Amino acid sequence: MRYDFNTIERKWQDYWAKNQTFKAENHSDKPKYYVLDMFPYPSGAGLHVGHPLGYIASDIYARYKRHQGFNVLHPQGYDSFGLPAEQYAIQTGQHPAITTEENIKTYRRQLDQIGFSFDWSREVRTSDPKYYKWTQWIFIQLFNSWYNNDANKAEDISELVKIFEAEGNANVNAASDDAIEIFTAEDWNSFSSEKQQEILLQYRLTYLAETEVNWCPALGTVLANDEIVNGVSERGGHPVIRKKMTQWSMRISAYAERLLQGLETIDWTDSLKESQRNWIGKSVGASVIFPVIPTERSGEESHEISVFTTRPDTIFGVSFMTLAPEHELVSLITTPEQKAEVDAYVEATAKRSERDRMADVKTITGAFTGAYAEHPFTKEPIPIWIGDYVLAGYGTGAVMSVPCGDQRDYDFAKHFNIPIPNIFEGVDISEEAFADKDNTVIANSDFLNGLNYKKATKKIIEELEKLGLGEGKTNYRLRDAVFSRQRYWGEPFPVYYVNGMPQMIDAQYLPITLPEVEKYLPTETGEPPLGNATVWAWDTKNNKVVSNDLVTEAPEVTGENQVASSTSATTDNGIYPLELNTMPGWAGSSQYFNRYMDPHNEDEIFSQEAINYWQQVDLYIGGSEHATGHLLYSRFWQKFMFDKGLVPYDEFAKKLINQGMILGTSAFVRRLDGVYFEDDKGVMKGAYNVSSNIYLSEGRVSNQAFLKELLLNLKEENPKITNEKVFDNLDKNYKICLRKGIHADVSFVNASDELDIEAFKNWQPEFKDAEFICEEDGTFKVSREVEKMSKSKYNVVNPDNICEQYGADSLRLYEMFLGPLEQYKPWNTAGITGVHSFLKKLWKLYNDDNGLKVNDEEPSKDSLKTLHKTIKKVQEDIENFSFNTSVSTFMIAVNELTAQKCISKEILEPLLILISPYAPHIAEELWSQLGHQESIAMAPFPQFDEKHLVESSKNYPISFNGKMRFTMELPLDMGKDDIEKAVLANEKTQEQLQGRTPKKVIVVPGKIVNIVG
RNA sequence: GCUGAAGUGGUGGAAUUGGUAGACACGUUGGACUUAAAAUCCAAUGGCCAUUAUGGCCGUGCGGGUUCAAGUCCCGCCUUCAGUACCA
Repeated sequence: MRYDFNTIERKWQDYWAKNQTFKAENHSDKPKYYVLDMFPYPSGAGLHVGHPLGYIASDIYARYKRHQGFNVLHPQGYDSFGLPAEQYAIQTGQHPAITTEENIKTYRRQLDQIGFSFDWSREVRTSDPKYYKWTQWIFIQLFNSWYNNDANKAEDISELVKIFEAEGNANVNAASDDAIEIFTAEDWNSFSSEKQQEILLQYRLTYLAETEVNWCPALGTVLANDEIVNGVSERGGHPVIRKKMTQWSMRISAYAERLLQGLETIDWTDSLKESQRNWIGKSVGASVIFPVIPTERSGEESHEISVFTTRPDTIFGVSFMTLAPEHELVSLITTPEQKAEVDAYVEATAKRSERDRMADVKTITGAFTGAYAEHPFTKEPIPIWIGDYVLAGYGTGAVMSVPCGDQRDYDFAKHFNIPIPNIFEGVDISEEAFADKDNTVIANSDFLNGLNYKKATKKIIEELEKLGLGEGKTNYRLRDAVFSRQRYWGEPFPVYYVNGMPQMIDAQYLPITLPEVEKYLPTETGEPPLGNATVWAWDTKNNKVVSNDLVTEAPEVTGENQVASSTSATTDNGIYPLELNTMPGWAGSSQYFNRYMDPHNEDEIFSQEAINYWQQVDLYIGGSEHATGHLLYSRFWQKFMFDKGLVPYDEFAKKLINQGMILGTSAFVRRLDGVYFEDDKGVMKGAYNVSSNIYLSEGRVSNQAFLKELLLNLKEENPKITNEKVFDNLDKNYKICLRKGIHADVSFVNASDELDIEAFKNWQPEFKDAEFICEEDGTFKVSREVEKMSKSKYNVVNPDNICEQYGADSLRLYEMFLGPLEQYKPWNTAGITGVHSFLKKLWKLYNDDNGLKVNDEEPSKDSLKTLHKTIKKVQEDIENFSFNTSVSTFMIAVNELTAQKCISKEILEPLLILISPYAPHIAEELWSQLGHQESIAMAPFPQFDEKHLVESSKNYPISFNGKMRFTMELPLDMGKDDIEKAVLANEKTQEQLQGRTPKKVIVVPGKIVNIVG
């Protein structure tokens, strides 16, 4: 009987689907275990072999846990809102929902053919209204909450209103906007409803505020900090500028400390935790207030500059202040004499994109405002400068500049000839600043003299507090996250506006589904795509979405005085415009892991019963690229839900593993369209275009004599083929080099790097008339390079082809065999024959030409030993997520059992359970051949028994001065002295010693003997 | 610059607390079977030297150190990858 993997795999995939083998129940006597993958965005390109890596690993773990007797939850779904479907819609007019549906079908087919043990009955899709109803619901919960810093948790906004009504806001310690006016209870009660709403908005966990955002003009939307890489958009690489806009934000900053502390309680990789720590960016120091000295012109209006510093101990070293050019005080304090210069500078910096600013951090620029601040202690006037090395977005956007202690301040001071007073004892600051706080002794600093960093910091904070000009403060880099996007294909906000103030739609009327639009582009007036919708207003009387035409024009709110417009007399009919923005990509992925626990619940986000049963994710596997996005936002929402009493744990994933990327092996065809020269030191000597359509096989490229001759021949045929200088260089005997080459589709290339020339010629018109210079054996070879797998590099390997040619079990085994899960490693299809022939050998262990050959024969001692060492190793490997080594272990086991001619069921039956998590199809098939009616999926994992591994003797390595020379078989129960005697008596030992007496003999029983001579 | 991870044959990688470096595969070479190919099987395969088998020397990025013994531990470098970056 042949190993017909295609038939077998289809058969068992159908069986699992039909019998719902992997459906998880929310009630069980078994202990629970939750294994989760990061759900995919269903892109149009489908899966390549790199995508399933993490899914295979988690599937092995899930299957293993089932064998261990756990009730396993292993769901899968789709993160199906997103940009590509929308951009496709803009180009073709096709509704993103249709594209998404098609892509999901492809994904599902591809996932199914790999044989994952997902419980598909729990599938979620973020773009499904039944799902995003709950995303909208959480948004409303966030809106209705504020963060109480005293209680250190989120509380209902009604609690805050109660406090305001009773005592105003003077004693409220909340995470909120910095600049909220202080009011009394009487004030509050006398405020208009609008005013009250405006104030509350500044406390809510999601709030509408004018903030400086990252605006990407090319994408027509704002982006979050984590969506920008190197100053350009993560998607598409478009420039990003800073712009003030009114946007929804999430007050994640309220959770900064808890997000930091929580990292200590979870088993995530160190690098990932470190990324999150950096992103949160905690720094401890002090805030200090520097009063601005009034000038004649500014009159009595007083200003103060608040700064944050981690080195308050250096305050006597301050010789100037620097404000970010965008700082609001700049225009208020600049003197008339300096106005022109300052304005010019502010304008110049505003024009520079984030990227330009990052590209040239070396150039020092700035301007003097003409104003001075007063030093809190010396009362000396300190000049106030502006400079773009101070960032508006960090701290207060202003710094106290201590040039002797900070290199940037130092450079700025040097550049503008500002004094650099030294406040450190015994330190030379003539060349650079002294920033080593651990070796600091403060000098020239009044009451701080002689103190070290720690003592001086403590002392200065006390003094600042006495003066009321500062206090100890902890600052976080973490900014509130912008939550609105000017896009179509995302969750609509459950929000409408009355007099410009946002109102939540009552949760019972959710979901608010995406409206139909004609065009997916922004409107002509620059509104988001939802501005094109004609049925997009909220009828508060009938609680439904109605046509925009019905909206009564509301009076404009302008500042403090409401100026009634001419049409404002119209009676309010209770129909208001809905929010035009949609939610960002991370909205839907920030709570999906909990929804899987109870995915079809229409009354609640999940039942308390379900969440209390599954609790949290036990194992989460996914890519490290989500370190500061999804994985931070999800932790934030989970902590919020924990505060609201909705979830039992404030961390959603106990353990997290990042799988590495599988890289592609690109194939390059060398075209003689340009040459460059290198001298013998590898220095480039000149590069020139060559107008030829000649393609060179890789072996030819390295043949210098051949290349030279080829170029000379070309010259003869057509002197104008290239620059004359090429031939000058040829005479100088420089090394002739060709460009890297052009990507050829890897499907045209076989395992020996030979190109299918015909296929390549027919691929693109430009290759039609190409001339190929092959190797001497007539083949044409490509050069290879490892790169990220991508369509544009033509190095994508499709798992469909692999499954068809070798089977899903081979694919699964090979992906694991490639190397450690977390590591980046190149894909090489040729290597799959190794695991494929292993599966064939495995099959042959059970079957010969006449069918099943397994019987009830007593197993040999050797076979029992093979089995039990395999059980031990595989179990350890799975628990350590070392899947690559267990594939080797299987190979060794099958090789040994084949050599032992083992046909004993007592061995071969448990072996199948060991292999089943890795290669479930073949395991099921052989399991059923052995007579089982039930799936192997729940068969108990074999018990390891030490007794089969007990040895009576050990093949001791005998080394001389640490070098192993020969081995000696000795009984394991032999004592140290006897071993020494036996070894010394051996003639080979005498041979090695050549008559010398050993100085020392080290005997480690059971391990090694080392003779020092 | 800072933070994190890594560097082992031609290639992917293995080596659990320091104890036989290169498991298991790929590739390559030779052989068997075959008209031939595929498939399968057998043998060899870190480098160098020697050879009649037995052998010898060198080898885990580089330079030191600890130890009877170092891929593994310590010190100092180099390189690569990833993240982050004027964070006050």
